[in-house]
Amino acid sequence: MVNQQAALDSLFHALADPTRRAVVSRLLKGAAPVKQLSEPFEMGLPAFLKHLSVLEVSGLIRTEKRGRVRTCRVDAERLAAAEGWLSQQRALWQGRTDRLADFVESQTHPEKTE
Amino acid sequence: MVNQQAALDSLFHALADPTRRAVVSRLLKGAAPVKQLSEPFEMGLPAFLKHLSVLEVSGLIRTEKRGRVRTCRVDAERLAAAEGWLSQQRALWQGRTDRLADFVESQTHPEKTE
DNA sequence: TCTATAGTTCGCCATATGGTGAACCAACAA
DNA sequence: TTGTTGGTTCACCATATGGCGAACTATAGA
Repeated sequence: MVNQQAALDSLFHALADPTRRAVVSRLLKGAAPVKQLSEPFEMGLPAFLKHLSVLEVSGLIRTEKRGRVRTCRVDAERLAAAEGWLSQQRALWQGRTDRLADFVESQTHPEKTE
Repeated sequence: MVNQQAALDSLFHALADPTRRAVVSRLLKGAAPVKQLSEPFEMGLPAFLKHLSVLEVSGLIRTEKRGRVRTCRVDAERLAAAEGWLSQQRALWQGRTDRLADFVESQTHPEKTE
């Protein structure tokens, strides 16, 4: 499933920006139109629309136009997808039976825990 | 805490690349030197080192040089930090008392669930 | 109908990203 | 000491990203 990878790419990329994370946070509290969403931010509408576009392509939000206002809402399942990858990785880490070997390794090559 | 934001930026950005996610996955199974880590990938060493650098700056991995080999290991706490933000957001979503309003909203503006 | 509002599109720009090849340094190993 | 190996650095390139202002479209309201 190479496509899975691309989905994770755009998911994490979408989240790698404070503006976009703020939008997601805001939308988790309820749907909102573009103008209202953009108000807290300094940038112009065109720049903001690009952020929305990134979010939409990633699947994190869905939008729908009624009349002249476009309403945005979050797709919580996509958030769960990102979380899923992470918890899966953590499970990998926590479930390891040979973490002892890793510990030994870290003693063999002592690092400064600064 | 603006710094928190920057940390999340670089964390998610680090994860937004299949090569880097693969490296993290691999390192979760145990520490490894640069050369060995780079073998599964097509790109040259310089490009691969840039990826490692991104991972290190984000704090997802730490590296240490002994003799002429640099050993890399993962910092699972950083993974947890990313997961933390996501689960925090999900909690926001799940804990909402007014999700009904959101539902009503979605009925008022019916979207095509394509 | 006229006007203000919500979005959209376009061309432009600076910087960041992800890759290359070539030259280079430092440690083992023979 | 002389290779060879593991990393590193450098200059360079193409493309992506994130921002801008200006011009445009389309709907809502007076």
